[in-house]
Amino acid sequence: MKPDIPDIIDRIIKESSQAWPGVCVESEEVVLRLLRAFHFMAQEMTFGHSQFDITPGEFGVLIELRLSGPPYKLTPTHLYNRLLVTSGGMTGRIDKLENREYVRRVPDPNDRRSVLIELTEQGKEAIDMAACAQHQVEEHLTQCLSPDEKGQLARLLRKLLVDLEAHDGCGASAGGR
Amino acid sequence: MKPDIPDIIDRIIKESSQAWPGVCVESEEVVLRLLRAFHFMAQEMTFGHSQFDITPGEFGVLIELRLSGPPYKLTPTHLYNRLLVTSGGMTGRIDKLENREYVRRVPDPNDRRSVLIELTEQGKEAIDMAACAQHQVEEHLTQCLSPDEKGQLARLLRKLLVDLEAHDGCGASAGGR
DNA sequence: GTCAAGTATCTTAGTAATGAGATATAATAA
DNA sequence: TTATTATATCTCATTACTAAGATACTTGAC
Repeated sequence: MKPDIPDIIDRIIKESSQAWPGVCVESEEVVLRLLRAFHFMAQEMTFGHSQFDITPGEFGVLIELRLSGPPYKLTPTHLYNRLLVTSGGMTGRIDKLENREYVRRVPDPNDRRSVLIELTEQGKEAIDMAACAQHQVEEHLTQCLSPDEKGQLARLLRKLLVDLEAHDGCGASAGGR
Repeated sequence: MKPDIPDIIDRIIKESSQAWPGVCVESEEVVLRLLRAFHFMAQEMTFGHSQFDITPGEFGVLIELRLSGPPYKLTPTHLYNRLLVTSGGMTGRIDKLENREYVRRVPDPNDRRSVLIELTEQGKEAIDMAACAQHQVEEHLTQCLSPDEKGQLARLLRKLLVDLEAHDGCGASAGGR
């Protein structure tokens, strides 16, 4: 555990604790590092997805459908709740995917207000390839951590996330997926 | 360490490892949890900032100026490099802050291509209040972790981030700050 | 059966970013 | 000096989102 040269966040934390003594530096460091790490990860993942000509948002829709298993049908409501976007945002994503025939809208036999989004054969092929690339990106992004460190990090993030989701009440936003 | 009921990510990881056996579940879990945690954090922080009628992006500009210390002047280039947005994005942020007289553009005496963004007295008052609220949000967001866990998490995120930044080459994007 | 309240999706206007390119200035080399 | 290349900022078209609201259907109380 070398002292290591300070990085950008180290410097911000130091300046911040000088400007406002008494601030909880551990909390601040966790939050700032997480926000910053997000952006580099999102960038890498966007790049990975763009190789298959889909956006991270579209990837999210397709992977959710794919993981739901046969018959690969979900409602828009289910999708936007899972993927943390608004209904309007989901309408836009589905429109684009439908134009490319990766999904199709079919009527819900049990509820005439509703629609089922169905993964097409073409969509399934696309997401199967993109998911494979995605897994490589995930490993690449975390390659600097040992298996043990990944486990620790996942455990801590899980604890944090369970608390964040509990306090949230409902869900709306995104996450690259 | 109870077995605990599975959360959304647990379920996704499980489905994913069934659909694609052999995928590194630890890597996937780290990435997915980090992306998802980002959104709940960003939401809370947006809420915190909106109390002072500024966006997270505007907060980033003001806090960067504030932490730079007197004379509270930085170039747009410095700001967009630090805050991981494009020059066009930074122009927009500065425009809005200038309209509200939180910052002003002054010519750079040493380089006539350049401009210095200067924090006004009014801007300094605004960011000092908003930063205080921000620190409370940071503590609130991480309240479920013990000091020791925060330290561990910060250490692991730092390791990850140093690697991500090194592989990036340059910088462009955001991060709530 | 009727009405009120709730739900599912889509529409629209507005927002904040990106990416490409324009303009002006600076630095470097011949 | 003059040309070339690099830098600093801004402009513009496009994109993807949110929030609010419209429309159509369902549910449940009476």
